[in-house]
Amino acid sequence: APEKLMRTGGYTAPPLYLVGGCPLPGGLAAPGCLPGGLSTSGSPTLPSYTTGTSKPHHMKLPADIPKSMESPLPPVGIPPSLGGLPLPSHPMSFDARMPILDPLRKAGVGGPRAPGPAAPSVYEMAALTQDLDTQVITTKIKEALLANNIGQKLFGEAVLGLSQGSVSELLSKPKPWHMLSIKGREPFIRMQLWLNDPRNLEKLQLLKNERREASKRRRALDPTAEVSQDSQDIFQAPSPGGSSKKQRVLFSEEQKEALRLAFALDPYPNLATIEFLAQELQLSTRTITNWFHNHRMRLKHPSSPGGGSSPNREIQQPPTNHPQGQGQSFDPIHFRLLLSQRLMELRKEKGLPPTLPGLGPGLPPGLFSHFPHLGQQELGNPRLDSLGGGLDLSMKGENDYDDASLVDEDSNMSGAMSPSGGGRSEGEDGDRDGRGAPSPLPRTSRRKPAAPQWVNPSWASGEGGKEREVIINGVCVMQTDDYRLREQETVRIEPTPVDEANRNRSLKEEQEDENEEEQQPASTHPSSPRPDTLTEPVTLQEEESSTLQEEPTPSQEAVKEETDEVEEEEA
DNA sequence: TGCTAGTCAATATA
DNA sequence: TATATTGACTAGCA
Repeated sequence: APEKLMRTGGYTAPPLYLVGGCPLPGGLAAPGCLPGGLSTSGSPTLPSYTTGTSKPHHMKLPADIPKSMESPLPPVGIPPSLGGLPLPSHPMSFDARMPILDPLRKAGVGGPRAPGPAAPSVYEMAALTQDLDTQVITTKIKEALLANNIGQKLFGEAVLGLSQGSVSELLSKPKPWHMLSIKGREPFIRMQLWLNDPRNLEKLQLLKNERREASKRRRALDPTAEVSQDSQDIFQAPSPGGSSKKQRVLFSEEQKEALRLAFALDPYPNLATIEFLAQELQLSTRTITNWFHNHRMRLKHPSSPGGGSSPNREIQQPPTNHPQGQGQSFDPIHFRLLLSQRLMELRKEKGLPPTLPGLGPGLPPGLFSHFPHLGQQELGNPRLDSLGGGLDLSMKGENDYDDASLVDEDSNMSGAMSPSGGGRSEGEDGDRDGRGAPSPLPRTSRRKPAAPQWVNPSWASGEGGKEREVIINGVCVMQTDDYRLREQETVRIEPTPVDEANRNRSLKEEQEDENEEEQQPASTHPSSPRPDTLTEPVTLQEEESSTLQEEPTPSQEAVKEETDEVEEEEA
């Protein structure tokens, strides 16, 4: 039985002996052949290749190879006579004098080696080969597979030692050579070597037939057994300790939209933001983290050369090269506003009514449910903690303004969004990243109101009734007694017409002003709570079906202006 | 601890 | 059924 060797990063491939016999299951064991049809003839003789030990993912690329390693010999690479791609002139060759670069060989590991002169490993080839055209290679591979009815699965397992999904990704979205790590180049070199092998297809067909026969035999032996093509993957590693992978979460469209939006706001969310999102979307922080990691990577390498794979690229932003420079831009208030808008758009696109009874079936019930109490918690008003209820964040479309609530995500959310409202004060938590002074005091948002509307019925009557509602700029905001006592400033923003230039300038100044304000000591300047400085918002179950509390509403024009401005700010 | 790169494998889609 | 998508995971690194 072939020795099981773990590949770095997951898929367990058979030992790929590149020299000598090929102990591959499935019929590539003819002497002299190489797994996946790699041929010893014509192509550079390769040393044994094993994936059994860890290897660095971030090896230095050829540019880092010292000049002293250059050989005066002409490049060997893959002979064009064998169909190899014309390689650019390269000063190095796969020569016996070539220093050993393969860390595995340096370390004296890597399985049996063929006698004779040292030859480059796949890694060395990956390091030494320059500028393989991955697009050309994958195109050729795809054509060959298609023409010969060979599946990605078979090809991947037999030739590349990769799973079908990985092969699919490699073939459909090949990264440019220069963007690949050495490890990432390996599959392309294997593909190229496979292309060079005149018997490549023949071998794969043979393997395919053998697998088919084996499958038939198994079926004949045990018709009741679930016969899977995968059962031939005898080199598939058993689940270690019986523990399988964690079952993947299936995000709802709304959750995805929320994540994409959050990503657009901040591709590198800090812990507090991640926790905030996890709370909002009722996902684990690990899941949120995974999603951001995946999304960064996948945005970095879009599925198509001219674009990306995301259907919502309008809100996508490529991650910057400097992760530490991020994390400043996530504003829960903004996030919620934009998300509510986006969800409304989605619903419209789907032909659903724009009014959101529950923000869609895919959205966790707690999402958006804790706007009010968050603010109250920060106000230190535990009385309101039990209010529950929710603020309907649904934004009205232009044409259906009258029939639903508008959202005050502003004056309230500025406090409400504070994750510190979850009960842990900033003082307890510290200013983790120095992006905001601990502030026990509430504040009013200087952000223009976004045409919200209180919809929590319990505030209109009952224990919430003590709160005073104030109309600012046509927007209903709520102030508690505490709020008033603390003499918080309430900025009145008059809707004055401005020309576009002035408007943009104003927005910029406003933003700068906000930034300045956030740097002020909290004791003298109420600062807007940020998700990164505040943690653990408490989610109350929303009461979306509650009676909407109509309030004097701003004009539809004002609503639109506000949302437009926010979008422009975002842009 | 969090990042990137690479990958698996479940699931969706063609 | 084959291929594409994508959440989860790993190694290596800083």
